[in-house]
Amino acid sequence: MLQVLQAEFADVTISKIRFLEAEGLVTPARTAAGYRKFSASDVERLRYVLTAQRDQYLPLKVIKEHLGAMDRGLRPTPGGPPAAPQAAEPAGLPVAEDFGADRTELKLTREELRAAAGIDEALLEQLESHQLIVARGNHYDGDAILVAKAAAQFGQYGVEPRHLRPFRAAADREVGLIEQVTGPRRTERTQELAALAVRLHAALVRSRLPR
Amino acid sequence: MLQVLQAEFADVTISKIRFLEAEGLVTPARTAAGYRKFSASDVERLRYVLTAQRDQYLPLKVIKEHLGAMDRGLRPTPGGPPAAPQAAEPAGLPVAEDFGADRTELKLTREELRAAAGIDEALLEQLESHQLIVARGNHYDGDAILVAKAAAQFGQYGVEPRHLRPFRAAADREVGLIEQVTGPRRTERTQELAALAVRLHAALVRSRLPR
DNA sequence: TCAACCCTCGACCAGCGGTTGAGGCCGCCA
DNA sequence: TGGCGGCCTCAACCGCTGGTCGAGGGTTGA
Repeated sequence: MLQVLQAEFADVTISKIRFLEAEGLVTPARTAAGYRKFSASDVERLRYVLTAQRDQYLPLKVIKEHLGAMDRGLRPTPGGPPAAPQAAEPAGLPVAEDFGADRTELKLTREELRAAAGIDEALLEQLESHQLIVARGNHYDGDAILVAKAAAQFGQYGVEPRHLRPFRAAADREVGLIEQVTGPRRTERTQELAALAVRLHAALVRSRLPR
Repeated sequence: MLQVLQAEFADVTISKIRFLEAEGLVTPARTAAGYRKFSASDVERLRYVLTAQRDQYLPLKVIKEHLGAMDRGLRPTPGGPPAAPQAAEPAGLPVAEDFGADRTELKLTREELRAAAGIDEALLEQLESHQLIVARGNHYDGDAILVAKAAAQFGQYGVEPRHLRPFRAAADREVGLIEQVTGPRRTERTQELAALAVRLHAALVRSRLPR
């Protein structure tokens, strides 16, 4: 139960979560026996907390205010307190490895995608030409933002989209494997297997890193 | 002398300034007798420190880095961190799924590994034969546990180690890419890139999952 | 000369963000 | 059916950050 969370973000410990709960930052449901039960949105919330802490050095007190504001229908902003509701600016939202999230259901225009990921047209074109990002109809989903952001960060290290093609190939193979097991429709098992695949991948990469 | 500063920011005390000096955030000149003498730029600096602290909750360590970067000629941003020479990602830069964790430093015997992951000898042998797990000397590290657990879970879906070989190949390719960028030694950047690779991978897998 | 202000240096402190450990319940597997 | 791992709570403890305080002493100016 906790394993899943641990695999997804490695520096979360059980005591940290308990602490965060005690501070009122998450409130997981409980089983009849009193065990914590984390919903997809709890995980989303935790990811928001952890990334805000790490990337923006925000104290928990402030993060808590942000979450509270978000709960009351405001939008999170990349840096600074939550702002009033605005058009579509999903940037800064928790970047979740949460396979049940409804981020998939976002529908972004090309412009919105670029704005959200902070990338320029040239990069987006390259990403599409290598099929790292693919439009559905003429919209993009939330995963496209994540891909674009990651690609942009790779760019800062001099890694270009064409170098990233093996990632696409690997993802395709994994998805193929998953579909062989669970069939061509997206079910809960599909999502479980996807999470599993990502965990395996992460562990393998880490295990092969130079010492 | 200090009065001037006090008038400008209410909550600056003399001891706070002494503390900030001790931390290397300001270095006012001294009079012959050893008294601090604040130049206009010292005051400016202090203003930056105090506002960054108050408005952005930045820890002094980070503020100090920003000041250092500004000293080295980077653009001083009004109410924000100095921008890197070229367009950098706003916030959310490095990530770490804890690629620096000391899990790597575990040394497990074969038995310990099997016990920790809850797998049997046969499975472990298969994993080794496909090089999903590799011993170092005759010990295994903590990542091996994660790999083994994930493989065991795949097993429950009928996915066997040999089906997982593409994962190994993908991980190897990614590590190869990372090493090309950061060299063959493990540094902080290696770990950042590894985390980045895993995130990209996760986003790609998700984006390709059936709807 | 003396009050008012500055200096240094070491001790001390409060709050934050957790970790640890004791003592106990849950659930599964042998 | 009992043993064992994993989760639970609650209280104590911990290390780090960001300072404050006080003793002991020099400087300045009326």
